[in-house]
Amino acid sequence: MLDQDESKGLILLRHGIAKVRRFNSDGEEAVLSLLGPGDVCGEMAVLNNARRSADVVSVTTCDAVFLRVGPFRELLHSEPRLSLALARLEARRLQDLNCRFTLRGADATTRLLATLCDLARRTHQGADSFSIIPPLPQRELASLSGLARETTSRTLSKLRQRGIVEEVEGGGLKIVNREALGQRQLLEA
Amino acid sequence: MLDQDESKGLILLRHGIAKVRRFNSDGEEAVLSLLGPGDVCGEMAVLNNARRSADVVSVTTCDAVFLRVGPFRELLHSEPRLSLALARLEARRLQDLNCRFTLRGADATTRLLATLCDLARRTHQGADSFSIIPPLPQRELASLSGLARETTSRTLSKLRQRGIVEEVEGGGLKIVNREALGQRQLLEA
DNA sequence: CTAGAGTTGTGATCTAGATCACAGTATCAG
DNA sequence: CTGATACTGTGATCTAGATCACAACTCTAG
Repeated sequence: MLDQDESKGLILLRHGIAKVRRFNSDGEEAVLSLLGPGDVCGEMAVLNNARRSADVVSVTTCDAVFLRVGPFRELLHSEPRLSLALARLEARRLQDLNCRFTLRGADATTRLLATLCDLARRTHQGADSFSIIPPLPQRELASLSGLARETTSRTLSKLRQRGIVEEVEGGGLKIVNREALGQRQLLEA
Repeated sequence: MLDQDESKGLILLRHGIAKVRRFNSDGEEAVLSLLGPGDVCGEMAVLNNARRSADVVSVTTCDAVFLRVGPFRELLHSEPRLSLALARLEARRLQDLNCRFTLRGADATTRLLATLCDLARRTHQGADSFSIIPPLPQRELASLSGLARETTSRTLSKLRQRGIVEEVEGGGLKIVNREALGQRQLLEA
């Protein structure tokens, strides 16, 4: 279980998938972004030493390392190129969120497909022509895409029918169809 | 008219309001964020030297200075603290977008109120208890909040009735009621 | 094996907001 | 003054997706 606690610092995710989330005023979870192996989090709070503004919670089992804030700050000063890299990182992430943001208002299918692709991208599993997504309950997929669970169920069957997605043994999903990429542009542009 | 063109570089906004936008696959404008005096833009493309990923367009009349990419890069190397500041900036902006993102799915009133507050914050006009927003066509407000123009009209009248917002001569808007802050939390947290 | 909890599929409503369609009101050019 | 061109308010639909409500399935603990 990965759960950003009070003690400040950076987390470097080594394995698994985690989500960054907030709760809106209705108490609904809004997922801001997904993290995969190699991603860091917690750097924002450290940089601006602001209160942490979101939770990070594991989606699949995770393996991560923690860097306390003190050592990190030292590194930041002793190694000036680090801060540039950080700026780059933040910029990259901003671009990502921009893409996700553009999807707001898109229809259910597009949104779901987007999260599926996003998940696929972070898991690095599969080959050129397809990707594998670890088994997740529909409830989770729904919340990741900002949909109702029922809608997710229905949309998922449509995708299966259209052959864009396949069930894989063990409950995972396989994104088959390259045409899905048509939608994926939105995520990557 | 402010319009980020091919030549790369930073833009520092000195006066006025601009919006950062993208178009989704349906050709609809999605506004990612608002810029006010003191904000910069274009730094992302420079940092990651990626293609620019969004447009910046003026909302009101703007006054801005342009810093060519060459000099900026030099600055970046000669002044290591600049990159740290940049990282901070990006982090801050990320937090902002996170907040906006959380509003997705909120109802029309909340969304509109959110953009109004956002606009108010960037214009720095008004006193403690109220804020002034420059006159903007409903179409613009609608697109800033991701609503239909008609919905914006109706919602706006509701806000006027409730005394949260007042027409000011010249077509501007005045946000009166402090209770609007209840909603505003979402934007600032 | 069995009870209970969590997960899925799927019908039947309900609803906020988009869309359509105007009519009234500026504003501006000539 | 006069047409043309934008902006605004408001009714009347329409619709995607949320919500409600179950029944079937899987899994785990005991």
